[in-house]
Amino acid sequence: MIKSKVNLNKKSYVPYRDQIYEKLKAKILSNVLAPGTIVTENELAQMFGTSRTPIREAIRHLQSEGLIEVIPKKGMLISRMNPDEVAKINELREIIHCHAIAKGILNVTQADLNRIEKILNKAEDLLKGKDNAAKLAPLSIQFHQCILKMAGNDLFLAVDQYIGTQIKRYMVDLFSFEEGASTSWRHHREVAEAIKQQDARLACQKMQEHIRWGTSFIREHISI
Amino acid sequence: MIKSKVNLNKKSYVPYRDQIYEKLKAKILSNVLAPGTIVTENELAQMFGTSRTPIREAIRHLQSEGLIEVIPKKGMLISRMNPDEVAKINELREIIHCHAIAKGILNVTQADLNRIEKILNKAEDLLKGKDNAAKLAPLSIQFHQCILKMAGNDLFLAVDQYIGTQIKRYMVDLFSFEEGASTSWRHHREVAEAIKQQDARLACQKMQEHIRWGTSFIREHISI
DNA sequence: CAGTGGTCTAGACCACGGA
DNA sequence: CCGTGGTCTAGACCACTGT
Repeated sequence: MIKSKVNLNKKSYVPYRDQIYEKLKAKILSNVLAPGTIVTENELAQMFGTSRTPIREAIRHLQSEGLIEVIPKKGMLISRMNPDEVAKINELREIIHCHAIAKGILNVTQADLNRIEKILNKAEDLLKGKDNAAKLAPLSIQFHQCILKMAGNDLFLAVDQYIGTQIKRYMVDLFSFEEGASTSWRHHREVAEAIKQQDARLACQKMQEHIRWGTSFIREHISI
Repeated sequence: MIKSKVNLNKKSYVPYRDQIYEKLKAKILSNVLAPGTIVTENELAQMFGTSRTPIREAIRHLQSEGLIEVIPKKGMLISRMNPDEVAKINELREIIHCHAIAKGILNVTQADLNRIEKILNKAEDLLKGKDNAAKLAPLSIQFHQCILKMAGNDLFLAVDQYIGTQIKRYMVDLFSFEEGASTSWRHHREVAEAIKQQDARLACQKMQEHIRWGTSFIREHISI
């Protein structure tokens, strides 16, 4: 049961459906709406103080990204993600990343390398502190985006973003393990180093190891 | 301007939005709604004899698949696809297919091979006749689905279906060239043969050639 | 057989584009 | 400034669910 009301921005001309989508997504990714919870259209309409129409559109959007499941006559169920799903998603992410590296490594510009370096430095700085999981997650996403951009095919980015929405739910958890955070960023550093050396084979291998490690780490340490 | 009314099935409990989505998609894929056309919500509401709500949901669905573009205050524009888009999509399809073959070839069952054989036979039969492009297209889709299923990761199928919706628009055109149809199915046959021989390297190579050939064929022969 | 949830209708409202 | 298109509201309707 949800009681807290959420206010939407009536002035900005962002449609309600989008605002609702963003707010719900944030709640799901931050586990405020825990997996297994069932929410109905009526509840949400009350919660946001709108009619059900924009709610429905937001729900469909979330559904298409796999964050929720619509159970007829019951409501929307916050997906209880399982490590098998992660494994499937990461299998696809792995081959896309490797292809992006293999194809793009020769065209990498100095600007690209600088951007990656900046991300790595920032992350390694955050690693020294405590409880920076929430800040590390977006950096990791940026890192992976940089890699995918190398392929020069924006579809890669789009697909990764699409299938990767669910991955984000786990990322904060992963980074809140000290071992998880440090290992992950060591991998990132290794991949970047190999790219800098123009060693596509090594970079692919390291990226593969990284993603597979992520899959197993989640399987072993995290269960929702 | 569209005048013809389209009837929806009021009895079946498929929601209007889904029926509308399917009918619109069919019209777009078969070029009844030609690229460049602009259609408004009101027009569609009249056309289907419903209110605008289910129309809107169908539109969003089509939009998410890239079949249309929504231009604010103008309406939905039937996407004018260009060969560059096809190239990007096929680049991704290529690596997914190759991975599926490499991963799945050892686990292929006799049932899989039989299904593929059936598809090939049916297609080769249709090739003898004339004007069978519309029947060949779905067979080709089925063939590719069989390949992707080999990977045992349903995400591959989902992604291919998602990004491949636009490809279908070209497929009928491609198959209406006699050369296009015969070459395409010769490729399919070669891939199947290599899979039967458990030769992953060859199967990948043939699949790669096939998809790349498709990209160039469209670039050279088809322009919308 | 009432309650609940999902779908659709009719229409209001408002920003924007084009006379 | 009017017409048009996009968004949202309120509520009707109907198929299920679970007493």
